[in-house]
Amino acid sequence: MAKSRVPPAALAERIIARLGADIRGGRLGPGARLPTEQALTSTLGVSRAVVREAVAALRADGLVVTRRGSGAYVAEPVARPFRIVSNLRGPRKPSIIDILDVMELRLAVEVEAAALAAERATRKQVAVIRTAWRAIDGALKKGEGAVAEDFAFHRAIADATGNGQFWRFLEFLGGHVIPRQSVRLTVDTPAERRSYLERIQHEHGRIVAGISDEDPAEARRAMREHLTRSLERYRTLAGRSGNVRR
Amino acid sequence: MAKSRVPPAALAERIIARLGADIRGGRLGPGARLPTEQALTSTLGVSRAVVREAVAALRADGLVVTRRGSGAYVAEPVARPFRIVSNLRGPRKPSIIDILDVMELRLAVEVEAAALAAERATRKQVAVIRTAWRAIDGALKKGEGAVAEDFAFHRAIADATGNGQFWRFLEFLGGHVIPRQSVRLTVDTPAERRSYLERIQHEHGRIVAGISDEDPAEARRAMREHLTRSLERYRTLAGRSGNVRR
DNA sequence: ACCTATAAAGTTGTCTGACAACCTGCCGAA
DNA sequence: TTCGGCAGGTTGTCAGACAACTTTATAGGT
Repeated sequence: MAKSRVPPAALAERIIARLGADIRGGRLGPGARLPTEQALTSTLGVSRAVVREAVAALRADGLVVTRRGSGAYVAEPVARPFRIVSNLRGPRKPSIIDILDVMELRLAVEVEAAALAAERATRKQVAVIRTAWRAIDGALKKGEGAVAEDFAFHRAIADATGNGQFWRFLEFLGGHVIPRQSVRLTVDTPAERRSYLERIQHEHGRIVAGISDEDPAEARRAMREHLTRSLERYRTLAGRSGNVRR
Repeated sequence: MAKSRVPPAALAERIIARLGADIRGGRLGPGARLPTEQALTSTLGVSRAVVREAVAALRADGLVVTRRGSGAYVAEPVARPFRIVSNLRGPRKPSIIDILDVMELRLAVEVEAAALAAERATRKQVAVIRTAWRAIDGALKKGEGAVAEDFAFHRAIADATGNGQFWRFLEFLGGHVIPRQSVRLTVDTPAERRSYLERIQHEHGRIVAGISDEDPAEARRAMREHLTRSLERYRTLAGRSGNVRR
């Protein structure tokens, strides 16, 4: 009845968790050398293959670096990754509230991206943004929603900041914010849908104007209103109002 | 004379890079099953241990999941991590310009965090922020710079957003933005240093006021000015002016 | 005494072979 | 037709060995 005596497939995982906690918790500081593979095999009672697999995972996580002939050492904390879902391993679906949290983060980044784009965008980058904007128009006229085009538009803005971190982060968030199916739920009739999409295009237009006018404040304001509106829509969809928590 | 014909320790790395590119590039979509270990050993001409190590790394990266007895499959793109440094593997030191890029990202997140904190912070969270603020005061009166206290202050604000993604992201960025040594370079004399730190404390005070007054716009403005100033300081330090790139 | 070159030991990287645990699909029996 | 079990395939783990490299110790020369 109990979970049986043997955790079915967790040998390497346990070692990863243990060593990872030691490193993240600071018990093994940067540069510290961790036990040799042989030592780990004997103290943990597993084969060397398991230990090597665990070390490989930690290396992929950017937590350790290995030097052949010398040993494995705790890496500098520069290369460690950021994950949206904290509960990695043991995959749990992100809830609606998680998505809202991520969207707020996205709003923060995109608002600033619009301002930076207004300050720095080259003529060519502005042209790309404008082209993406028109692409959305084209898709809308053909009657279908344009999620890919919308993403390309926002991506073009992030690109125009000249700061690679912005578009990389946005691209990363892109996988976590999936508007499609939710949008369907809120607007049903073609008329509603059409007016909704047109309003979005109008908001996009204000953003484009702010950027090409080199007016950071206006670009910021337009982007903020655009994303806030979309955020509010999801929030009401999630049944959770403007939430003043105090 | 040449680097010798064989990349000394790169067998697993090459497989990781190759499969990772296939997945990230979309040539292997989510849910797709990747070749069996045996197939990889024969097609790539390496032993199974190497293949297993590569797969373990990809699993740690959140790119694949393995099911014993069944195979290895491309994971859903939800669990993939975000890295600040793109050029992982083959560690290259982040340059000054990289740090500036990251600081801009941090500014974007923190400005919004201040506004959200002003909207949502509970009384207790405001108290924590205020305590952290006073802790900086205390450290300054004792004559020493207070980087830890400063970080705690910003972290308390991110905490008060009620959005876990904010403080987690900030904590992640914390490892990449290291003000200490650089600050030393720009302010030398104790008098300069003192006035500089006092001005920072004054800026902090405005942020605290904006949050406890529940005034998001003011909190946002105060945080933006605070971080912009610090960003400008680094920028001049890096010898690269306001950089209008067009 | 100090420095250098060689040897030795220690450590990670890779290969090979084997068995266990588990999943999938086929096939035969009820 | 439906259910059960069986066989093959696949990942997880173990064991032993050698290669490549690093670090330390040792012996030798200056």
